[in-house]
Amino acid sequence: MVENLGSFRRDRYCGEVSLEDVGREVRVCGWVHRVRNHGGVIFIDLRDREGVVQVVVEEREDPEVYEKAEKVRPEWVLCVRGEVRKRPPGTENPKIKTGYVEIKAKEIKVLNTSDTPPFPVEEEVNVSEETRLKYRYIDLRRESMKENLLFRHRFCRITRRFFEEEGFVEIETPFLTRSTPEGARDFIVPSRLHPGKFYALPQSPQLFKQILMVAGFDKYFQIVRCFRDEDLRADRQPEFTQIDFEMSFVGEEEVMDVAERLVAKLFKELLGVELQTPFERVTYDEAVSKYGTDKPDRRFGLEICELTDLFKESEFKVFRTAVDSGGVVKAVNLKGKNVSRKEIDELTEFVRGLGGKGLAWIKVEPGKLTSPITKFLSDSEIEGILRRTGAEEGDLILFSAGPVNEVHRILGALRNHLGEKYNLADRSRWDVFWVVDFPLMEWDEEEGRFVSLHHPFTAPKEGDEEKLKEALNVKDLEERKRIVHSVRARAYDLIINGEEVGGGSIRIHRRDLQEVVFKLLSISEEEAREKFGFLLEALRFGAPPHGGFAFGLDRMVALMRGLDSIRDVIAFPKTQKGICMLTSAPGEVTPEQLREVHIKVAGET
RNA sequence: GGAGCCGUAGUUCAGCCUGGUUAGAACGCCGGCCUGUCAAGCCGGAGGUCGCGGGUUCAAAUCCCGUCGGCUCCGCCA
Repeated sequence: MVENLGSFRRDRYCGEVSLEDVGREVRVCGWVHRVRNHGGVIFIDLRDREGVVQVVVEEREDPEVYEKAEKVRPEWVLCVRGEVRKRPPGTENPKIKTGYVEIKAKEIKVLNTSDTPPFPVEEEVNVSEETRLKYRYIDLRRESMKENLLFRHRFCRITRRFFEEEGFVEIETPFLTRSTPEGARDFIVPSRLHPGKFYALPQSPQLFKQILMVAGFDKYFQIVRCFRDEDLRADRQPEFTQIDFEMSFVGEEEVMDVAERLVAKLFKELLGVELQTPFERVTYDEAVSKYGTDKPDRRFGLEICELTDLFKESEFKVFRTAVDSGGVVKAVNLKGKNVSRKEIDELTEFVRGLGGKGLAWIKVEPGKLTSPITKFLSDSEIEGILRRTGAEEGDLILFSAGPVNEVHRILGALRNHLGEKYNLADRSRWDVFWVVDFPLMEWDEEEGRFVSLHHPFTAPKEGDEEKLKEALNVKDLEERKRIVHSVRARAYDLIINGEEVGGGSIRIHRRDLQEVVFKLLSISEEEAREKFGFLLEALRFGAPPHGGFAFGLDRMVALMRGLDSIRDVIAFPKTQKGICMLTSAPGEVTPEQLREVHIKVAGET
């Protein structure tokens, strides 16, 4: 039954057959999408990468072909030779590109049969992601998945062309490199030739691209895989792709300009959307104080209100304690939703889930306030709250009190939750903007040291360099924190619709400054030499001023395709536990393989 | 490390709360009929480790405990 391809060669894609081909003989190859057997006439929808075309076989005209067509089942692989003809009037299908024509088959070859697929190759059926990932090759035959990957391909093509035209050089960097402290957990690879030593897969090509700048390549870019061994999310995979670039002899403006023009070009060419450049800029402080996060979704309001000063003398213990211990009281006003008590309880649960103790609230009802807390508040406090939050009938004011970072985290998350729950965002709008003026470092309570907000190679603002050196000489920790926290970074993040799609910075190119930063981050001289020695060394040999940027390609593509999960724009993604459902990776290796790389697996502990 | 939702036919789900006939439906699949459909239609049929393990019970898809897997989120992710 199955035949060889032989000398048969297709001359076009199924999806390309058009009215222009009417009267011509064509040869196509593809998968059986659907069969409609009417007894005497059989319609086979044949599908390939470019689309679907209807093949017709009539029993009384081509009995031998008909006999073959009768046996055909979905997902069989066929090649078909036949004449293109216009469909009879009234039988056109305007829903598909090839709906005005059909191929009258003169020859059909079955190139391969197929088991019944575990799920049909169509859009409407919702199949569990588990099954889709196990049979990814079938899932990828579906129109939307196919389009996702083709879109991604066009995205990459435009990007490469853009950088080419801008004079950037594409240079590959190693995947087998060394583990560095700071940042995410590394994936490590044992070395056979060096017992007990390990390579690490790069979290990003950061250091290599800086070294390329020292080497004088001036403008570098790469579409490159990065690896981070952290827990997965809808927008996080252990291996993901960045559009990475770096430039010499530039400041923030030039780097941001390149990034903006690339984004604008991608939106224009792929979506037909004209983004206004330059993109708006929001400072880190403004983003965090208004929205509770450094990647706000500004497509809806629901801004955070500062109320701390109202409760300096308050009788209400929860707020007063927060203020007295240096914390803040803030609120959001969910306007006009007449939220029910049940929904408020749900919101309280949501906040508890974030680690909040509870949720104080005031509901503004006709002529009265309903609230579990108003009885503890003075009239002037209540009046202050209502005025600050602009409260009106139907509104619900939701409070958070405590350490400033906690309050922002909770209200920021609550704000996004409400935005989604009440569908507040204007979905027709692309909100593209920069967040700038990040602090260079912040104090990490758990680790008891300063950590970089961006990464340790980010340069401080030009006027702030002296402050860092000064901070090193200050013994008093609180004073040191005050100084260090006042230092701004030459870093910038690009946010689209509340998602961080990229970030970058101007780097430190002087060894003395880099050493100061390492010191402040409590990276010992020894460790710095061992882990980053090659970079410090490179900075001694004529490192030019430089800076760059990296886009999260998967996130960008998902965002532009309107998808919630980056798994849908990755051909072979991993599950939340980091498993590849297709290959069952990670898998076991033989004792021999382990011996070769000098690894002994520890027993259960 | 933690929280929530989910797991029953090839697929999507109902049944579970309130234990008790032979575990149902739709789609798909198989067979038959049918000459213009396009999610073809009509008739008939097959198809189940109720994720896995243990417990309670005369009796477990159903109740309890554990475990595995998928998804979402917190922590984590320079």
